[in-house]
Amino acid sequence: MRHRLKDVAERAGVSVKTVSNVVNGYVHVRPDTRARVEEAIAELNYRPNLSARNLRTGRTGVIALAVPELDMPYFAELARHVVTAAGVHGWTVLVDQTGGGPEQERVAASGIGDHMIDGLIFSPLALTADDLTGLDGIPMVLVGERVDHGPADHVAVDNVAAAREVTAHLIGLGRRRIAAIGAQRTPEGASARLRLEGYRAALAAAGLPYDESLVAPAAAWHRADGAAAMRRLLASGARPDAVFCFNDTLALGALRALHEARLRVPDDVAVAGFDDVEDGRFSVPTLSTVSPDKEVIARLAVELLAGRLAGERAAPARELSVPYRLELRESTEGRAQA
Amino acid sequence: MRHRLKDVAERAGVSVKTVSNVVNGYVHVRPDTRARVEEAIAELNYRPNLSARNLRTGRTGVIALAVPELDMPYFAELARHVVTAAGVHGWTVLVDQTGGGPEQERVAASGIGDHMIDGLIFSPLALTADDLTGLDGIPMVLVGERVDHGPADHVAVDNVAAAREVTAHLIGLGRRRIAAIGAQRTPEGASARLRLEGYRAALAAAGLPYDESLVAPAAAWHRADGAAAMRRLLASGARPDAVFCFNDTLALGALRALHEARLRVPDDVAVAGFDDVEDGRFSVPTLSTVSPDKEVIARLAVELLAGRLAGERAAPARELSVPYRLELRESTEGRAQA
DNA sequence: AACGTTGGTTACAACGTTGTACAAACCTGG
DNA sequence: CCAGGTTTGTACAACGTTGTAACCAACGTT
Repeated sequence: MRHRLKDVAERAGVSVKTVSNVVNGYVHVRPDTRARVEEAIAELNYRPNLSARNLRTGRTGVIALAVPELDMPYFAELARHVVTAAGVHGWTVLVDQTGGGPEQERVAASGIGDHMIDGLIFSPLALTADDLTGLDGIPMVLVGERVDHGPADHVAVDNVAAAREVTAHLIGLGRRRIAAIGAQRTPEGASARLRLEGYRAALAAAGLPYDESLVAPAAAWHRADGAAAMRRLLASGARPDAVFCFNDTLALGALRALHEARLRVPDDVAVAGFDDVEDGRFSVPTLSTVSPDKEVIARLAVELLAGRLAGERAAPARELSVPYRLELRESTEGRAQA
Repeated sequence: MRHRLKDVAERAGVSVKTVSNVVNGYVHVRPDTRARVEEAIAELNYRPNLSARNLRTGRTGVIALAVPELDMPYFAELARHVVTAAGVHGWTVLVDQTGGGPEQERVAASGIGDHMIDGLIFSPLALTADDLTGLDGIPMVLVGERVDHGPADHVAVDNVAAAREVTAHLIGLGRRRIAAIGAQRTPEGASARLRLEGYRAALAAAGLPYDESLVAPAAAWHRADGAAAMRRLLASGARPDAVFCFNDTLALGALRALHEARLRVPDDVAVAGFDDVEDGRFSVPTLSTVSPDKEVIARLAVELLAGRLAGERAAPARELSVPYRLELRESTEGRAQA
């Protein structure tokens, strides 16, 4: 059976509150009393009932991480880092899978598990700042891209700068017909919009024209979408000599489609991605990509949340930028690999 | 602010318990009363306090899924399916990342979040049946491989049969020097032991010798381990003409190492994996693999847990076998791809 | 007309914890 | 050895919910 404070108290011959004080590390408990209580705790294998504690204190020790899809490598890797970072604060992480739809995301944002959660780290795909404004819910930190300044703390890499840089690198390699895969015309595709902006900026800076026929949309950012977009691009006769994919899974799909079309990477077409997921380090060829520091993203998100929970609920929203670097691998290198 | 039953009750002009009855779908509430209460609930945007409810009922509506690593594709995909399956029962899933170490797994098994969780779906890596016996904790369902009959319900594919089948397929292609990657000598590596057993059985059935020098150990089952093992195998002069990797990530690493060694797949070396993760469908070449029905695994695990929660806590442990099929792709096909 | 039966609602207690208020025991220094 | 404070411990109430028992009203039955 589960034991309660009362059981421990009886065994140790003290009051319930004294046991509670020991459990919570209250200072003014005589050493011998503390020892007796701790012994009783150990003997009974007592564990506090978190629901009762939460009911009393309003804290659960659980935070939620809401991501669109758990099996997209980027989110899986992010989740791992968040779980680790939260562990430092003694928090358990409840991972919620929103599916990326606006309605499900709204549900997630307005409080998963309702009162079971102290705070939320949220990686929205469909929701905009407007959707989030006025949610009286629990403290929230946004992770990933978002266009305008919303009501919550926010951690992300500078998408425009990173996209510009990677595109500029492709241009520096002598490529001139650089395609982009992953564009989204929906008002929600914030990441897509920012990365496209960076792509265009790099083209403009190099004096290259912006060619709509080189920009391929992708509804989702899975491998299959990347492959399909690449095939469409090739079939259209657009003849790109490089492709910037808005994330790595798109790029991995594109690599596959190029392979099927008997085109060599990087000789015929150079490919670059975004996210630096594990897969890209072992693909054939290995994938050049923008590598955001996911560990830092996770740690900052957790720390911002910790700040909110520690006090300043109403402080103005903060925007934190996370470092990234270009990870150059075979898919953009000069010498042949495939 | 958050509202309570009491607030709703005052607004609707009824007692607290009547509101509770409406919320819980109790039958004997007059339609007009129910309407008045529901209106008040909507107006105040009332949501039950789960901690309080749990404290009273002993149920939280949250189950935990404990996996070794969230960013191993197999577990990420499994997690997605478990979240979906649990949603059918109205449960939220708390995903716990154990890291795969024995001590952390013991902690997870003995009750993550202590009282916050109704049940646990556990995919152990290091823990054996003995470790789990005698845990008086919450209801638990094991997912994945395990050798002997333990104290908890268990869902898995028949590892031996699946490994035998995939190895037999390689033999059927005319391969004779078939390597295995992923062996583990630790007492914990249950999956490794079973898959090795199937591999040996297939060799024996075909009258092929079991050659220790063709069996490469791998401490973990990541891409890097697969690549390293493959390199060692090639450097050893063992000259395999096929490789059965004990999971897909190992196989993807092996593909990479073979590519670097300028060996063609499948012409020089055929490669097969296990798990059928998304990556293998887009790799170059695409990966032949054993495809366990992850959706069924997740659904069965959730249903077994539901059974335990619904009543028969003390019923004898059940063992469920999940269907799988061989997914044959380029990495074992006769015609050249790379 | 008195009766049990059922439907609809309510008051109360309890789940296990911790904050508040206070009492008892213990120290210090004059 | 006593006034003053500090340390150590206790009793009680409250967090928001639901199960139990009880009540009143309306009903059909005898």
